[in-house]
Amino acid sequence: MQELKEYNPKDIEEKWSKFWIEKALYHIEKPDKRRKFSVVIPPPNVTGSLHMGHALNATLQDIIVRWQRMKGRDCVWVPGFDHAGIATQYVVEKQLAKEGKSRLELGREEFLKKVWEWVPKSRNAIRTQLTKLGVSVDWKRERFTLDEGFSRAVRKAFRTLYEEGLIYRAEYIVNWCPKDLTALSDLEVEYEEEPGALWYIKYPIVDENGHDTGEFITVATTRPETMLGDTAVAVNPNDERYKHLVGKKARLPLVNWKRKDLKGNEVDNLIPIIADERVKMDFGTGAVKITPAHDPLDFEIGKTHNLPFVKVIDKTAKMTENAGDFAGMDRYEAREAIVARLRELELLEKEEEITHSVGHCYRCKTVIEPMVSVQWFVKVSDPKIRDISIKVVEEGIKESHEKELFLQLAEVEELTLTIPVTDKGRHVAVIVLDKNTKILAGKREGELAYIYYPKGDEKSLELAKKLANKIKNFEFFAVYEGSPKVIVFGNEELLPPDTYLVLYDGKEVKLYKLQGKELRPVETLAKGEADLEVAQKSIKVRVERVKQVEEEEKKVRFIPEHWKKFYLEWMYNLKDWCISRQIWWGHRIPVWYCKDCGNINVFTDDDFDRAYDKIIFNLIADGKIKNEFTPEEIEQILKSPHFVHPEMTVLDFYKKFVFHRYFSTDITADSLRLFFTQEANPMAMLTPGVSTRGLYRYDSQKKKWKMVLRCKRCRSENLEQETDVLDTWFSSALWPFGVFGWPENTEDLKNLYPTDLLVTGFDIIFFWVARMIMMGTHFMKDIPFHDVYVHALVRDKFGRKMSKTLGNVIDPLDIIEKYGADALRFTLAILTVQGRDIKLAEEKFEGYKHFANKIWNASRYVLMNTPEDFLARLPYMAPLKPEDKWIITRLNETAEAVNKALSEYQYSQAAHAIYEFFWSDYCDWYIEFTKERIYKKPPEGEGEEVEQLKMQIENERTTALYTLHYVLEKALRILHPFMPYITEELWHKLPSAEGESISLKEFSEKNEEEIFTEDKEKVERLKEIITAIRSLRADLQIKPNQKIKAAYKTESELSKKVIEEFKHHILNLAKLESFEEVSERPKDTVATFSRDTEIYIYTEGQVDVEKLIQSYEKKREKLLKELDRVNKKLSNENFLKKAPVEVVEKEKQIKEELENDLKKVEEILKVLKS
RNA sequence: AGGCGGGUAGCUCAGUUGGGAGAGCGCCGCCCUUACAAGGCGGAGGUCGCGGGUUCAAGUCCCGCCCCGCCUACCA
Repeated sequence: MQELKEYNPKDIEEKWSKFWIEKALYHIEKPDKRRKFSVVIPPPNVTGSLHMGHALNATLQDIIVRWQRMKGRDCVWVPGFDHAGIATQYVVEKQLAKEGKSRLELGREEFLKKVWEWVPKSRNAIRTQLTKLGVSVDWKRERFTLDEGFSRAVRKAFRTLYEEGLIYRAEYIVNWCPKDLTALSDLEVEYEEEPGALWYIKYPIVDENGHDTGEFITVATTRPETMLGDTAVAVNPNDERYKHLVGKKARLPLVNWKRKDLKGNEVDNLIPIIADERVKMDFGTGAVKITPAHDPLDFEIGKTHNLPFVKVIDKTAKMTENAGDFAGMDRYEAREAIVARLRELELLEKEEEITHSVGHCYRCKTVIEPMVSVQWFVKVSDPKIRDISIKVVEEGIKESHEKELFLQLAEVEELTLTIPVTDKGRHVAVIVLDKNTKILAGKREGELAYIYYPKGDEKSLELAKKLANKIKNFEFFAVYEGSPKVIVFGNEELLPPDTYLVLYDGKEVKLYKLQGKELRPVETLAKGEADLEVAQKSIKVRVERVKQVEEEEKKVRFIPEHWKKFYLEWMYNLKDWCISRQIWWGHRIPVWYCKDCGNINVFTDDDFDRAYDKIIFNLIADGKIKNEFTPEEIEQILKSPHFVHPEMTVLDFYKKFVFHRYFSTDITADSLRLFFTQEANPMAMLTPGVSTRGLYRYDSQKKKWKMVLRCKRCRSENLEQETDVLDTWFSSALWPFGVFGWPENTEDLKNLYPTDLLVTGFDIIFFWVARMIMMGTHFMKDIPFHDVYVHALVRDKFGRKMSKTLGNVIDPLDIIEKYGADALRFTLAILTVQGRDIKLAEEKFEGYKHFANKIWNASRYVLMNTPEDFLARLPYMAPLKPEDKWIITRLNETAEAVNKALSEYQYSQAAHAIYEFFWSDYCDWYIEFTKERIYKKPPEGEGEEVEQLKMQIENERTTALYTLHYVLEKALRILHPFMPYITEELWHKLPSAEGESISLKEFSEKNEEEIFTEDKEKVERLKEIITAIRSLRADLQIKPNQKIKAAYKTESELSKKVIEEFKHHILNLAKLESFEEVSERPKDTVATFSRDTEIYIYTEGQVDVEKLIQSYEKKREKLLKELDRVNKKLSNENFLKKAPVEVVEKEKQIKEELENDLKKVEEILKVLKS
């Protein structure tokens, strides 16, 4: 007997999440490539705390990962987070602003220190939150986009792309944020509809001599301030209104000062009128002013027509010197001033109010200024990147490679196998297959290597080959005809004779029955390491060369599928990706410009060959040390705890996560000094074995060492590093292989890439998913993931986005606090339907906390009735009753439903199936059924008969308990991926639970041998009868606890059988005193019916006849309506002719049922009315 | 403007090859029955947005329309 306290999620959740982490339960050091299931977590920003979207994302992944793990996969789920360049910088700048400081005052170095101080706080918060959710990630593999390994990977990627000509630097018009002072990619700009104005400005036409002709050309603009940078007026070549003006010039109003283009050349204020197809005739006046330096379309037109580029707005959105009289003004100030001036000069034809959409910085919401500047781009439009990224999604790439295997074929006369299974060195089982063993096939190094088969029996050989092809994961398998002997924990058992397949997949030994081509799983025999002891008689071995074609499909699948189109549309119109950002927080571009010859040098640690050099270079490139440093500084950094993995030092991190090998035992200030001295020693050339690379130089005044980088072209030391950093998404794009150690060719990379699943929100398909596909296919020559599950957006109950400004956010942590992580997870899962956003209200969590509570209490019932010696009693249990078989059947059906749903990512369906089973089947019905056996009191008295009766009662009780346990344990496993905590807690309390954690047990599968159709039907019928009685009781206002008499009449054998067999249940569950068969309706009874059975309840006292009549009238109407529909159908000749026979038959059956019901209702009504 | 998704019970939503309209919450009635009142039992509630078509048969497929949401593009 075990007492369970009240359900309190807090108590158990903390305990188990700690347990999982401390035991590193979800860490697999060396996953097996053949059965791995790898996932990388979409790294949350370090900026915020987790919101509901993150909780959803993590939950959906964890459900699949836990499920796959239980199905025997080696799951590796890598957590991490990204540095979120602009967002983080923005947050820290805002904090500084509160102290009245700006980053520019602080300087780059000091500012970055501040960021590094701030980041761990946020990152720890995220880590805690994920932990609370119960995610089964492998914390030992945690990564950060700015850790040493990742930074190195980023430089490597940059360099590779640059050398391949896929990264270029160019002058281009970009989206500029004048507040954050950086360029933004197209995706980082948010457009919003805003009221604005369209100003019509008259530009005077001049003749060849520059004199006004008196004619004007009117242009329309929303941004008059940019007119100062105009270098042309454009019209459509087909526009009759302006044809005569093309080729002439206009005088740019206001501008009577000198303007200079980007190269410093003077630009005239007489600007050409040009013709260009891109000008729309029907917009504005059909004539458009061209400001190539401040408008994307004008930029394009300026390029084609070779127009000068005049910048009139600077990076802080102030007017430049080119703006003459308006220089120094803010752009909006200038706008007003210019409009006023034009009005004075009567050059303003009119002003029109319009709404137009204006681009804003996604982060600070400042209006974007399109601006020409020099930026770095990835040429993603190059077919080398784009085409393959389209193809892997559009149709997939099939690759087949042919392999040659040397297969040993051993013809044997007699073959005997013994398969001992050991678990952590301890023998747990032995399977003995005597000389009737037909086939043995086995692998070496993952490839089919040998087959033993009976001499001359080519059929068996063929079967062996066929099976080898069909079964993916096996170390060896054997086919056996006869009765195998199985010894588990010393108990010997002989299985019934038949043909068996014994399969070992490296983890567990499974037994199948072989029926023709079908494999039917029987059971898992044992888990652990299996050996093979082979004894054979007369062996003849030959070697066969087998050519094996392995087909591999590289295809990224979007779920739901329509996101595929979304992705492809974008890829078809791909523009090059601006990757430089003028901020400080991020990966500084690894480019060093030569100030002497202008060469662009890209350095990575590939340029250096020793571990010391590599580390020092990386420290410099990461900004961890300056170009000049002391050995002590380096030692201090290397010996400090690592940021992501504080359990190791930075140096250890370098060894493990950057270089993936142990190159040296230690690096100290002394060893560094020695190294530098040798390197820098001019006498080195006299010392054998010491290089003269001159890579380090000592400054005796500063007492610092310097690493000397030289221009790769002219050897000049006069280098200057690029100040820009890379777009955060550039590093995120490397995530699925970067976390596994790329660019090193690590075991993890070989075993875990491509990953199996990516779960993410649609809003970052372009930002992230697309870029991972581009970079993955480019660097790894393979897709980054097979499935992309795009989850919904979490909205509030009115369907609005959750946002802090609206104040409608639901914080997952609050929910966990109030309802528990299990309830949170289950709620999110059950609300997750493909292709639909989630509208969330707090009440929902409450409902599913009730579900958790229900399971808790059901388990309490089971446990409080379980005697200490339960396991010892099991051998004496009585045979299963039909209701036991019914619940077992339902359990198996549920397992099947959940497996199927999860394999299709139908979270809601999976959750519903287990919910329904637990609550309705197990709690509402099954537990109620068992109460009779559980609570039955043994008879009083003595004597043999009494003893026997006592024993029988005891054994039947054991059966009920056995079934309760058996089903509960398996159901908990099915529920585990959704509610990991409560299932873990309860599972450990079950006496039948063996092992470390429910999360490592196998997931329940449907077992055909546990489907008892007949028992299921009988119990379903029983439920109907009970419900019918309860319903009538309620109609008659009979109190639930009042026992009453009832009777029934039926012609049906089945119903009669069910009622007699389960009369005790009917009496108990419908609270009846008696339920006897009668041949006619007894007096003083009210009738109801269930299908073919009439049920009579004896009434005592008042009956509200009117109410009953109403109720039956309603039923009658409903039946008539239904009957009408069916009759119409059945009287339709076409229906009878064209519909499939089954459908017609079914319809006829329905009709019969309806008519029967109607007849009964009418009879009842007649009696009631009389 | 184009594309996508949605419109089913009071609310939130299921409904997978077209074949008797479902769940949860809410509501109403009865009940503290020894797992659970965070519960049990019973019940009411629906022209499946509108119109047309295909079909023996349409919530489900096709066409048109109306709302709602989102995305993309244009916006001189």
